Parts: sequence; C-alpha cells; structure tokens
Amino acid sequence: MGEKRTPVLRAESVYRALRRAIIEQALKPGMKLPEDSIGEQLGVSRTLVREAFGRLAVEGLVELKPNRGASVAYPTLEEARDVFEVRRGLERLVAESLAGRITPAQVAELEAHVHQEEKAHEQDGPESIRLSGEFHIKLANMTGNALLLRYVQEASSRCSLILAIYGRPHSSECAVSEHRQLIDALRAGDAARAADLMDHHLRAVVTRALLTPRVERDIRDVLAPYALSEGLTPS
Amino acid sequence: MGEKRTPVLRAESVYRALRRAIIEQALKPGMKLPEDSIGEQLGVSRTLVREAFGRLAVEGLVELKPNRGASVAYPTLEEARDVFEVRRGLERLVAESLAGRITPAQVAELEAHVHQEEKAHEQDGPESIRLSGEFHIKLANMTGNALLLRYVQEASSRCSLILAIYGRPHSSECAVSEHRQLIDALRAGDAARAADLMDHHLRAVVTRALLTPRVERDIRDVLAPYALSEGLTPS
DNA sequence: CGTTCCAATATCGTATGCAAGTATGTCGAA
DNA sequence: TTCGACATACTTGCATACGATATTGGAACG
Repeated sequence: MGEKRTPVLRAESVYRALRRAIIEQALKPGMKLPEDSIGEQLGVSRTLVREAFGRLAVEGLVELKPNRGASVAYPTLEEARDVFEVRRGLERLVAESLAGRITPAQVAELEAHVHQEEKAHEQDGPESIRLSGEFHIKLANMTGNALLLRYVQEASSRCSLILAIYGRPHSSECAVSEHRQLIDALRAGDAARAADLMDHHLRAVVTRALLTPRVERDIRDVLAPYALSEGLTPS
Repeated sequence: MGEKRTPVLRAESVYRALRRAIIEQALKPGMKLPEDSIGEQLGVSRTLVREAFGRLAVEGLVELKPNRGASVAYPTLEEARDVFEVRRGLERLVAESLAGRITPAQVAELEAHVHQEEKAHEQDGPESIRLSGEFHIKLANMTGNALLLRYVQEASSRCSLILAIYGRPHSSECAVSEHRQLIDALRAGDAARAADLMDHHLRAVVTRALLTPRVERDIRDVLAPYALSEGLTPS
C-alpha cells in the first residue's frame, strides 16, 4: 500500500492542527509548547513546528519569547478588551456592507443556522458555543471581502482564548434572539440599524461573558507585584 | 572590539528587512523571492528566510505558492478594494476611540506632524508620502489599543503595495487639510464627526490615488484574455 | 542552614544536506 | 516545422546536526 504521504504541504497541516488545538482549548492558554515533543507528536521535525509557531505568533495565538520557546498566548485583560473593541469595529463593517446587499439565499442560510442554534441552545452543549461563533464567520464570509473574513476569523480565534481565561464557565455567549434581529435588519437593508445591532450584540457578549479574572500563568508575572510590595528585588 | 554578534534574533531582522524592502518598493510587487539568493544577500541561511516568508505571507505582503516559492504579493484590484474597505472600518474605530479622550500633548504632536507634512508637500518629495502614512499610524498608536495599531499598520503596508501597482505616479495621497479637520474634531470630542471625516478622507484617498490599472505580473494572467480572443486553449 | 557557583540537562537558534518537485533545453518522431 | 519525451539544472520541502542559551539539581562554601 504505497500510501501517498502528503500531496500538500505538511507545514500547513501542522499550522492548522495547532491552530485548532488552541481554539478548541485542547492546548490551554499559557501552556508551554516545546518544539521537540510537539514535532514528535505530529510526526514532523522541529523545523515545521517552528514555522507554524511563527505564523501563529503573528495571529496572536502563540507567544514567542527568545530562547525560552513558545507557549499558547495568554492575553491580559487589557489585550482582551482591545480584541473585543477591534472585533466590534470589524463586524460593524460586516453588517454595513451586507445590509441590503444580502441575497434571499443567504438570508435563508442564516436563518437555518440560527434555527440550529436554537436547538443546540436547549441542550446547552458545547455545540452552542461553536455555532454562535460560526454565525459571525458566516456573516463575514458573505461580504465577499476576503481580508475582512480573515480579520474576523482572527479576532474570533482570539476571543476563544480570551473566553477560556476570563469567561464564566459556559454561559452561551451569543443571544440567539439578537442574531435574529440582525438578520431582519440586514434583509431590510437598514445599514445603520444593522451596524448598531451588531455593536450592541458584541458589547453584550463582553458584559455577559467577560468579567471574571482568572489565574495568571507565568510565575514571574504573578509574583512580581508581591516581590515589589515586600521590597524584594526581582533579578 | 568584541562586537557583540547578535543582539537579538536574526530571524526577526530578516523579517524586518524584507518587510521594509517591500514597503519601500525596493522589492516590487510580483517580484520573485528565491530563498538562497536572499539568504546569501542578508548573510543568513535559507531557514531564516523561509521563516520570514511565512510571517510575511500571513500579513499579506508575500505570496507563497507550493513548490514554486515566494514572491512579493501582487494584490488584484478586488483585493485592493477589500483592503481599503477594511482600513476604513479600522480607522473609523481609531477616530471614535480617540475623540474626546485625546490629550493636549497628543494634539500638539499631531499638529507638529501636520506642519511637517505641509512643508514637505511644497517640495513634493517622497517625504510627503511617508509622512501622510505616518500620520495615520500615529493616530492608531494613540488609541493605546495594540491590536488596532497592528491592524492599521498591516493595512497601511498593504496599501503601499497597492499604490505601487495601481496608484498614479505621485499624487500625494492625503490632503493635509483633511488631517487638520480631523484633529479639530478629535479635540472637540465629536466622535461621530471624527469618524465621518476619517471615512471620507480614506474614501478620497482611494478615488484620488487608486484608479489606474497597471501591468499584470503573472504572464499567465496577462495572456489569458489574448489566448481566448484568438481561440487558443490555455492548458 | 542558607547562599553561590557549577555541572548536567533540556531547549532553542541556525546552518547544512538530501530528496523531491519544477522549469528549461535538446533531440527525435511525425 | 511542430509536438512531445527525456535529460539537466535549479529551487523548494523537510530533516538532521551542532553550537548557543536557559533551567535544574546539587556540591562546596560561608
């Protein structure tokens, strides 16, 4: 069985694997990412793992400290707010550029999606979370603006990280009713209202989910303030 | 003179060098980027060049085709519009979050900057272009939102590429007067007006600078229409 | 008993090597 | 003369190798 190994670049596969693992929180924020063990696990050399790290670092999913290796990014609360703010700006643009220009077929697709969300919401599984996220990706995708889609995806990924750290256990983040309202505004072609709805929707997500500070991950950072308050001198 | 060899990672230096070279159009859009000649030129191995390519690809400054290497990105006209649209959304956010919260010191800095722009505008050197760009970066920086800054920088870089391809020779892209108005609105704390000014300003940049389709870079794309019109069949 | 220094170990940063894939040039057959 | 198959040179994809840097566990010393 000459299993054709990989028709396409394995570097890409590594990148995607790590990306998914981080987003799905199999790799938790702050977790150390040694090149060797990861490469071994994925069946590739450090070279490819390293390449993937570089790209993930640009996207803000991985932190890269010189000579100290990579770890899953652990955004500060401040960075978290930054991400949500940018995301709001981006998605408002999504809403505006979609309003009125959305096709009936697209509306139908969105409504089907929301319907799924409602069903998943009852059982309150992890499905609910995934679906809420996908709704926003779907919207971004419908704009036909590839860059906008990329940025929304990126922001969305980072939000996963952020919610893993600062989010309350599993309050499903998006209110389905808000999704429905948004669809209505888009179909009606009311750009201003759609943008406002999106804006409020995302603000609501922040206040609903993002309030509880959790543990810190790097011992140094945790202890630095204590050291100072005790007059100790961090080397 | 024990010249300390590498103060910081050389990979980073390679990345920055290439980035600058692309933005300053020393490396022109579409130009092929062979790993070994570039590595040789910069005094590093292909490994580092390759790593830099990966990161630049994420940022959209280089295109990476499997087994065919890297080249400086050559955005299509459609991608160009996408970039400008996203940039508008981002910078509107900049304007909004800065309005009213901007400090007198920051206003002073911006005014000094605009003054420089005016002086440079008279002599109409390449300085003029650089300064216009920096004005927007400065604004983004003042928001204190690191992610927003990163995205604006990225969008800005890509705009350089785009103007290199589709821009008219050297119409300085930004009208200085528009910058002044914007500063006024920011100081007055009129968020809506600031956002609108920014929006119009960037729309104006597009219509001023971005109209002339130029040459295509990939021979295939250039010739495809000719082939069709002659009844030839592109393999 | 606590502190300093040093070796051992685990990683990282980078260069190089080899296999595989792509482009190009040549030559023979139709 | 045109087309296509093969051969060659070049480039990329990936792994491995080796020196450099950080971290850990003592041992020596105060």
